[in-house]
Amino acid sequence: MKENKEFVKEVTDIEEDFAKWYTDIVLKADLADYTDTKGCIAIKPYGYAIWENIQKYLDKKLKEAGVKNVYLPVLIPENLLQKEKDHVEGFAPEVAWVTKGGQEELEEKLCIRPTSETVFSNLYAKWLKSWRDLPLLYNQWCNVLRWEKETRPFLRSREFLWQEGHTLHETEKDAKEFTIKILNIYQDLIENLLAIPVLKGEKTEKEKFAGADNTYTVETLMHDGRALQSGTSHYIGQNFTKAFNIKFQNREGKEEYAYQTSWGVATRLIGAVIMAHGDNRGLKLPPRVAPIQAVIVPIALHKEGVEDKAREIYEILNNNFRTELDLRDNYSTGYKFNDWELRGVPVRIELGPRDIENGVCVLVRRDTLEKTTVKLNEIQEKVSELLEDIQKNMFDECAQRVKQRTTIARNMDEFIKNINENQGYVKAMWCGKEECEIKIKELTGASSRCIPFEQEKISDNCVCCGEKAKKMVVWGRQY
RNA sequence: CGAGGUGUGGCUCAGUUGGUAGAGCGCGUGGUUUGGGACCAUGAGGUCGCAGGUUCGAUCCCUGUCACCUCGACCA
Repeated sequence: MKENKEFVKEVTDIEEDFAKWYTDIVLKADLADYTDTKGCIAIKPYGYAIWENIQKYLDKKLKEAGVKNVYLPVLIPENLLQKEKDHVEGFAPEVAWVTKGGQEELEEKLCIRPTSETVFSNLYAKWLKSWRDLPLLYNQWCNVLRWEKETRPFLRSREFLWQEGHTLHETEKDAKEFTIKILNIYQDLIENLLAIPVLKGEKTEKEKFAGADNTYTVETLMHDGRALQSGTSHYIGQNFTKAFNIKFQNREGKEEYAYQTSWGVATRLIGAVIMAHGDNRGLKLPPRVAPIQAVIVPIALHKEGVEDKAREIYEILNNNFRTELDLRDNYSTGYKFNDWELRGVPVRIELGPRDIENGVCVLVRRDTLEKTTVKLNEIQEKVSELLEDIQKNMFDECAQRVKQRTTIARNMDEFIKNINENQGYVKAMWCGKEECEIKIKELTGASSRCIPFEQEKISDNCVCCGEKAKKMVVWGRQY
């Protein structure tokens, strides 16, 4: 295939400057745009459609798990936010406040929610009476605001969209099980919808959520080898239920504090899709989440019968797939090919006079750019097969990268060498002390991603201090 | 929040030793095209990031500020 140098120049080279490549793609694939409000992006239709597909998939899974959707206020009175000590300490630096209503100074300032544990907890204290009310499984799809200093579209913006689930349970065991159940739903979402393999595990004490007893995470690895925390599920225990007095009468008639969880995934997942799959031609969307799964590009549109045939094919395909018919007459065919590749559409269908004469069309897959000629009367099943194959292939390619970029380190020299040469994940033993975690970060730039559920023994001793190791930890430089 | 960088049509940039701005791409219109970013003609579009200051005069010099980018610290 002839490489078009001019085009490649238009998008920053992915190997040369990944950060620039990323923002290029966000803008050029028409996912989002900057606004005059710092740190707040405008999500454009094509980007929002990805989010809608994520929502649709996840919402169904959550409902199957018994979760119900609610909506709570965006403003939180100061006293509520301050009820749980660790929580307020964790979030205070990045909270935005409303201090005035019209011209009047408020008696009590209101914070714009950075997360809603406090609001849920406050209401749960009112709503929970009996063990019969448990488990209480609520979720909300909403926006939150965190006063980030440094921002990037989708990955870290001040305002972002997410879902936050907040649940109450009768026992510690129930709550812990539910925390993991949600983590598994996140894994399913990210692996099966977004085609990105996850690393599952528990956060260290240092990295866990402010106010939680345990934080579990699904981590993903981006094209450049940096890790992205893609979803978290927290076992909150009784920290909030005690602070907010959330009690129920148990089966023996005694009052007891409930056990709590919270969990969320955000529009950051869109960033993950971009950075995990993209290449020098632009975005590469997994079929299941792609707003447009197949695009028909008619060739020599003005020629007799081409448009009619294209419309006919469109009608057939659009019944089963999210299909687009590109009838723009102000762009050349070549331009359209590049444009749809930039936007990451999994399957392109080329249909020209020559094909129509032969009763065929050309299918081009975005992941490998491979072209195949198929009979028009078989197009539906061929597209279907291709979409499935692309979905699978994209996951496999990502998994391959994770494998290639995962190394082990028995000492700090190995650690530093590996992280510098290979980026990616480094597996190393850890003694459990925070000072070693901090030192490793200083020396390598890598933070602890998680303590994986699937442990393996690299060596007996902590990679940092050499003392007896407690856990195998996966480390990496993060976004 | 620390260190550095950049702000001139939508984009990439040029330019003015201080005298009020230009090119390519893109965009509109008409036409010819269409199998990997087509061509011809024609047209629209800028208070030179914003606010002060110096000056007869500031896009240019000075001060401040804001936004964006990169690298660190913090986070979904």
